[in-house]
Amino acid sequence: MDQSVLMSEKARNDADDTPEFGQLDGIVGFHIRLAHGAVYRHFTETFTGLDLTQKQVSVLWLVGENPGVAQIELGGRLRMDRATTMTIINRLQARGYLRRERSSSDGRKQALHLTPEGEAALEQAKNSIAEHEAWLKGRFTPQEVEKLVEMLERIHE
Amino acid sequence: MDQSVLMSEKARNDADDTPEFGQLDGIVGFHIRLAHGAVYRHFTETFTGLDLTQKQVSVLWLVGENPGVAQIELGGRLRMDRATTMTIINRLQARGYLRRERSSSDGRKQALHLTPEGEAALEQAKNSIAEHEAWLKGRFTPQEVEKLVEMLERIHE
DNA sequence: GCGAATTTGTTAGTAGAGCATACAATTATC
DNA sequence: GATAATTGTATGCTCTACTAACAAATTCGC
Repeated sequence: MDQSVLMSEKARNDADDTPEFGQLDGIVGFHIRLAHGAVYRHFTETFTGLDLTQKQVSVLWLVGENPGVAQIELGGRLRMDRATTMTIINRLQARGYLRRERSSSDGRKQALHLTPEGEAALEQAKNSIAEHEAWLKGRFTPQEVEKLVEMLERIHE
Repeated sequence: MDQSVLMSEKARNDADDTPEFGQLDGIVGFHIRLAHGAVYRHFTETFTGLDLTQKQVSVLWLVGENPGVAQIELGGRLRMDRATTMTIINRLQARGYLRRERSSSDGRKQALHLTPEGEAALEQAKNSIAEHEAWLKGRFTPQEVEKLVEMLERIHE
């Protein structure tokens, strides 16, 4: 049924078949977006049981490693503005994974802490992350992973 | 009970200073997400005049290089499902940048074409993209750019 | 050839993430 | 002490992505 063997590549590409990237293929930002999409997709597939997004896990992770951290500091690290940080914190608090405390040293700040449930969820999340990272790192040698991370850091400062 | 007696330097670092990435720093997916965010942010800043998103520009670009392409094929290339592709196409069509035509070879498909306005917008977008890419590539040597793109392609296949 | 399955487009609804704006409370600055 | 800046909060909007269901066209199985 597939008569493509009888047609030249050019003819197939011209009209009705799958499009080529063409010049778009040389755009670095384009590849970053596609790679991010692929990672995001695999992440959500890996996290079917635990219902957490990348952002939520990052927040739990950072709160776990920095108990008492303020929202503004979290947002600064994860490059989120205050409003975005709020919605994520609200969601995690509503699910009982973390709690707010007024900072004793600065009354404007909220000190964030994990609840026991939050710690358990983070622990479980780290296992899924390990699996997810293995999938991702499997394409590269250790040297390449190091180089990739270093270059990505140059982008996000 | 924790009292102020225990408020040592370490305690102060835990509570009041900027958080560290800690173990999160070794997660490749985390850096991809941050890099993507940085690129996305600079993109929107570069595109203040022309009101187009990355996705919309990618679609215009691919339609421009593949006139008559179907929505399903576009979505396949950009890793979008049919519903997501629809909303983007709808938006671009509403702004008069592209038009739908029934495919003659397959009545189920819509053949997509740029309007003259769409071609003009794409031309303008490519100029902004060039500026945006210069900002991005400025951090790397040509060899590094090549390696980065090659590694990102390994992620998104 | 004909009925059934598949593909493509469409619509509607849901959700996460991001951004802008405005406001209140607290702290810092002059 | 008055004013400015910081932090959290609330509201509303946009874009992207996903699911589910449906219709029309095509392809497949018999």
